[in-house]
Amino acid sequence: MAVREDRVEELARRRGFLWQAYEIYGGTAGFYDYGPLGARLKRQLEAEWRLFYSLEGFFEIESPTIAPAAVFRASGHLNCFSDLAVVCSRCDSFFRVDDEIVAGGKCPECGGELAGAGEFNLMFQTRIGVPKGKEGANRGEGYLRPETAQGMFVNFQRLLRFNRGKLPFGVIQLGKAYRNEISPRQSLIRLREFTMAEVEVFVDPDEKDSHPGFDTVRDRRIWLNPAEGEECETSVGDAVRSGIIANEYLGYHIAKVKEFLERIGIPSDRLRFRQHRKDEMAHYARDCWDAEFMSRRYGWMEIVGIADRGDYDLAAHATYSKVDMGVHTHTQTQTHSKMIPHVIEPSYGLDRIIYAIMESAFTEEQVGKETRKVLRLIPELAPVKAAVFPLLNREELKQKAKSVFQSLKQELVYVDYDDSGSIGRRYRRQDEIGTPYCVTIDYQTLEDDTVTIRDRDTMEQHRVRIDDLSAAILAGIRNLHV
RNA sequence: GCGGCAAUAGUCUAGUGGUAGGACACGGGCUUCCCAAGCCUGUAACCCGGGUUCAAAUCCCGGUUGCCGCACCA
Repeated sequence: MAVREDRVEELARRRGFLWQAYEIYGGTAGFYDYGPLGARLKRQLEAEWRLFYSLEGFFEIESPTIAPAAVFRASGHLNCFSDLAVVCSRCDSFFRVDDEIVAGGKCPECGGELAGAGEFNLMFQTRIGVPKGKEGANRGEGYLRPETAQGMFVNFQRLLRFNRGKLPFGVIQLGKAYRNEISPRQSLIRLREFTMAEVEVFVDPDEKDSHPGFDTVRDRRIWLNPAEGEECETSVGDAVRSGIIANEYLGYHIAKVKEFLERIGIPSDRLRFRQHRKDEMAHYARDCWDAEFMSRRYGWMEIVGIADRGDYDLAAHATYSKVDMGVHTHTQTQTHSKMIPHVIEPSYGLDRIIYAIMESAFTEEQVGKETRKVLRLIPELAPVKAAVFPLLNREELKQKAKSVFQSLKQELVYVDYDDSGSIGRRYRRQDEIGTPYCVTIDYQTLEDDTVTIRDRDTMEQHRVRIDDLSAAILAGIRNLHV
C-alpha cells in the first residue's frame, strides 16, 4: 500500500480515457468527460451488458431523462429528496431534518443550536415549457431523473400488453441519471451525472420463490455479507434455502450480477455481496444487496445494487395516477383476483464499473530494467483491438504495413497504425491502453505474405498468413462490439 | 456542506519576492529485423480573481478544483 494507488487514474487521464469536465473553466465537481478511448470502452461495456440481459429475454426501452414532478411525487423521490436541512450555529455541522433533528433543536455533535438551512434537494429541478400567468409558478415543474427505473414503472401497462399480459418479464434501460450530490468525490465513484444500467423484473409475488432458471445458478459460490449473521462464502442455493437470501428471484439475479461482473474482468476475489441494514435501505426497498468491489484505492465500494422493490412503485403510481396496475393471475381452472407484481431490480452504476474494470486490469511488471504497464482488459472491451507496425522505418515496410492496416480495419474497425519510435516503444504504447494484439510487418512479410501477431499478456509472437490474420485475431474476441 | 492539506508543460515534479529547471511523454531527423536502447533536434507550464509591493508563480484574501477526515449518498 506504500506505492501510489492513483497510477491507473494518471494513465486514464494521460491516454484519453477520462478527463475532468469543463477543465478550461476550472472544472466542475462531479462531472467527467470520457475521452476517445474511454468512450469506446464504455460503449463496448454497454453493449456487453445489453447482450447479457437480452440473452435473458429482457426488452430494452429508452425513456426521457426529464420527468414531470408528478412522477417523483408518486415514486416518493420528491419527499425523500426535498428534506429540509439544518446547520449548527456553533460548529457548522450539517444535518437533514428528521424526527430528532429540527430547527431550534440541539446539535448532536456539540449541543449548539440548529438553524434552518433551506432545502436539501438531491434532484436537479428544471422547468418544462414556459410558465403562464400568475398561477404559472408551479406549472411545468420537472426534474432530471435520479434513476432510470421510473421510466419502466410508468410504462408498466404498455409493457405488460407488449408481453401479451403474461408475467414474469424483464425490462432493461441504460442511460444517464442525475443526483445533485453534496460532495462528489473520488473520480468516477460519486458523480452528479452518471450512467445507470437498470433491470426491472416484474414477477407475481407468489412465484418469487420459484425461478424457472434457478437450477443453472444453484451451485454458484458467492461471498455474502448479510445484515445479520456472519460473513460467509456459500452457494446461491444454500443461501436461499437457509433464508439469508429471501427468495429464488433475488438469488438468481444476484448470481447473474456476479456472472456479468466476472465476465467483464472483475476478479471474483474482489467481489462480495453486502446486504443493507434496515436503516440504510432506500424508501422503496424491502431488501437490498450491494455488489461491492474491493478497490485498492478506495476500499469496498458499491457497483451494483440488487433491490427487492416489492410492489412499492407500481402501487404508488396506481394510487397517484388512478391507473390500474393490477394483473390477473390465471390457473387452468380459474382466474384469480388481481395482484400487483413485485419488482426485483439489479441496478448497475456503469461509471463505477468502468473504474473497477480499469483498476482490476491495470498491472505493472518488471521487464528487464523497465516497468511495463499493461491494461489487461478483456478483448471485447479493449478500445483498440489490434495495432499494425512496420518493424523498421523503411518505405517498403511502411507501405506493406499500411495496406495490412487498411484491410484489417475493414474487419475490426478499431485498429491503430504506428511507425514512430522503436518497435519496443510501440508495443508498450499499446500495452498501456490494453490492445490485445500487435501485428508486425517485417522483411519476411515481403517475401511470403506472413506477419507476426504479438500477444499483449504473454508478449509471445506467432506468425500467420495475412489472409488468416483477421480470423486469428477474431478468434480471441468473443463479441466484437462496434 | 464543515475542517485540514494542496494546485508549476500531456504526465510526474524541482524551485526562489527579481530570466521557471528536470525527468518521462510527444513531434521532426538519424540509427536499429522484435519489446520504453542510443544520438541530434523541436514544441510545451506557474488554477482563476483581487490585494500588498518598485517587482508576486512565490506573501495575504476570496473563489474553483483535487486529496484526506466528518457529514451526506434517498
